[in-house]
Amino acid sequence: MKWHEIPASAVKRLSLYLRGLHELAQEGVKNVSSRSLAKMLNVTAAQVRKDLTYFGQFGRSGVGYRVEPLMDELRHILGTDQTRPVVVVGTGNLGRALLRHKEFLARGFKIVGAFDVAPNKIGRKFGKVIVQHIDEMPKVLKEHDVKLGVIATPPEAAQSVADALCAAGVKGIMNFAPTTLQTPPDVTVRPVDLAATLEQLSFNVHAQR
Amino acid sequence: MKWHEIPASAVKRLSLYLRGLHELAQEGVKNVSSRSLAKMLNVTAAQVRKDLTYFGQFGRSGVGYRVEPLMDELRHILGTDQTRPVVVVGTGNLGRALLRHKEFLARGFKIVGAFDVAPNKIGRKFGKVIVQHIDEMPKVLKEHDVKLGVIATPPEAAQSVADALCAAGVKGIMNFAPTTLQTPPDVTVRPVDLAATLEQLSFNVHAQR
DNA sequence: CCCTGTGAACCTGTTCACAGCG
DNA sequence: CGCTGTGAACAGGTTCACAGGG
Repeated sequence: MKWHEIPASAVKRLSLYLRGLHELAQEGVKNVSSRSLAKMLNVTAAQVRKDLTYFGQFGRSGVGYRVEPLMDELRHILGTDQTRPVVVVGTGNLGRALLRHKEFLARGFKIVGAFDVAPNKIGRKFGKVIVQHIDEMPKVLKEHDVKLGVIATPPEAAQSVADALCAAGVKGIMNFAPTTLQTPPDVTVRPVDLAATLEQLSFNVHAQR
Repeated sequence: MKWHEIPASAVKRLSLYLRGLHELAQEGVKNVSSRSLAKMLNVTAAQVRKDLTYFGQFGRSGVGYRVEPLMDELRHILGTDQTRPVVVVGTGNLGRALLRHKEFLARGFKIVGAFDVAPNKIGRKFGKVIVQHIDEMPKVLKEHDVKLGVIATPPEAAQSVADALCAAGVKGIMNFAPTTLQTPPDVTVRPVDLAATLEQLSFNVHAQR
């Protein structure tokens, strides 16, 4: 099966499974059935099995899945079996929080650059990186062969930052700015609109009838 | 049509439309067709029309939609036509960034409480709220009739915080902790797993074949 | 004409149920 | 037997295409 015809929702759940497996591994669990993995993650057992078989046959009849090997497989599929370099553009509240966010490293991502335009930000160190002027970005991206970027700028700046990232070879963008970005077709954008997420909840809570 | 049988994906796009309309309003645009709104948001025109008609008939044949009135409608549907109180639990990097995040207020949400257990956090002020001990939570939630909560704690604490929120009457939870929460059926949880989002991008960029 | 609203066709993801293997 | 892998049935969301209104 060609990977581009696998449902995006299935790939999304791969991350979920990996997280669940990680938890099991910490508890020393060696094997897990689709049923019990499904239960802890609030999905169905059939879904777990179907999703996994899009990528291969990892289970054992009568036993289930071996936790550690499956984690390795999933990390390989997601491309996080090797540490991936990431840059963050914008060092406002959110950008700084991301720079200090420890979980990225644990999950296979290393922030190798932080950029801004404000003079009072440049040269300061947040987490483990020193903020540089955005003009330095192409150099840094090339140097580390960065393919992933995070936009945490005000919305007005987001599109031009996206353009700059794309021009410098980035192929995946996580966008915290509340704007829809226009990018070339070979670049994937994942919008993360925090206020919109609250709006969804508000709909469920306040508007449901 | 009963609102609970409207596709969640349609509701999700309502937020998107509202954002697009907001942008148009700022530019002074008075009317917009489904086609042009769709174009700026990278969706299809039919989708815009179908989504909107789940909730009513807001358009005018031959003209399109009036920007301001439609914004009001969408805010009403989403329940953000009045400011909704929200609490944030956990004041690590992410929690503090959320407390200072200005867009929430602009989009109809006001953070009325921040909670933690660490003594060195309690009493400190981030954004406009002072951090209180988590034991104070039930009182604050009742006082402001809070229905929405944000969890930005370490994963180990997330479930017990969720339990406490639910017990105090919260009906919607935005969960930044990388754990699957178990909650009563009348409580909606929206997971926001930042590392998982990067994993999705990594899959597209590094694993695609 | 241009644009909305909408039933119907289409299509894609999810669930089911069971064959097959250890 | 228990549990995976999987074709087939099902469900639901999206797209189409056109009727209808200004």
